[in-house]
Amino acid sequence: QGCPAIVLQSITHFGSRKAMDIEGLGWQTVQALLDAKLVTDYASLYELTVDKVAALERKGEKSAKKLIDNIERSKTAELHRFIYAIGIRMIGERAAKLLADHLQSIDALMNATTEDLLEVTEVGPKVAEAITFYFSVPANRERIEKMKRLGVRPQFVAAATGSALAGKTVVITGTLTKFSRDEIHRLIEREGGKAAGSVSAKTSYVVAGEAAGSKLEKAKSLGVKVLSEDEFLAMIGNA
DNA sequence: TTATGTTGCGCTGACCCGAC
DNA sequence: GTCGGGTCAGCGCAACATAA
Repeated sequence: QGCPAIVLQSITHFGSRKAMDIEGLGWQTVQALLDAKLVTDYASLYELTVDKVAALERKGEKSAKKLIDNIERSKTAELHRFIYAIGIRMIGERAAKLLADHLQSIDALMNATTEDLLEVTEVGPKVAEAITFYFSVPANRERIEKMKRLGVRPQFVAAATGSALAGKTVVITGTLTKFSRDEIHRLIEREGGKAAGSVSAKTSYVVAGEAAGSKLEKAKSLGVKVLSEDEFLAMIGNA
């Protein structure tokens, strides 16, 4: 973690939309924070103040406050976002979600054995090894303990089981009018469904927005049910 | 071995907001 | 008000891991 480029990358990833969703924390801002020695890793983001950030070049009081608010808000991010954010090799959004659903706390993940991890759906030996290796590094464990001391409390949110989407795989294509991609993915997960990135014969529904692309064509060729945004919302009772 | 789905990356255009 | 830096959002593709 000593290499500046790796530190920059890890902090940027930590704050990205799919991870802790800290708006305003792009790589340029992270670079400026590193240059000013205001942060040394992603855990130290939680030690920042409005005054410190506002002192940076091209950062006013307003954007500094916004950034600090977003950092504060991330303290109670969903558990799977936190797992994805800490940057374990081979753990992306999907794997993080599966781990969160199975283990339900960061402590359980930190203390899980290879055998425990192999019980998680879709986790094989290589992924299990990557996780146990990550937590075998003292500096990684210390960063997480530091965040806990600074008030970071990732929340485990159980998916719904009685919804029309429970157990279904949904793929989004095109641009939706009422939701961003991220928002619709969260909605699908909250309803107990799975938001996949590509269409296959196992896909339950494809939701097509404006300017739908090749996924719509593939869905048609495979006979997968295609829904408009409104039809989809009506189906889950969110219209 | 094959089917399936995830990850990571590059690309593009739109948008936001502080500085001047 | 305009400019320009920074960020967001979406797509497509190749490589790869896993389950069956």
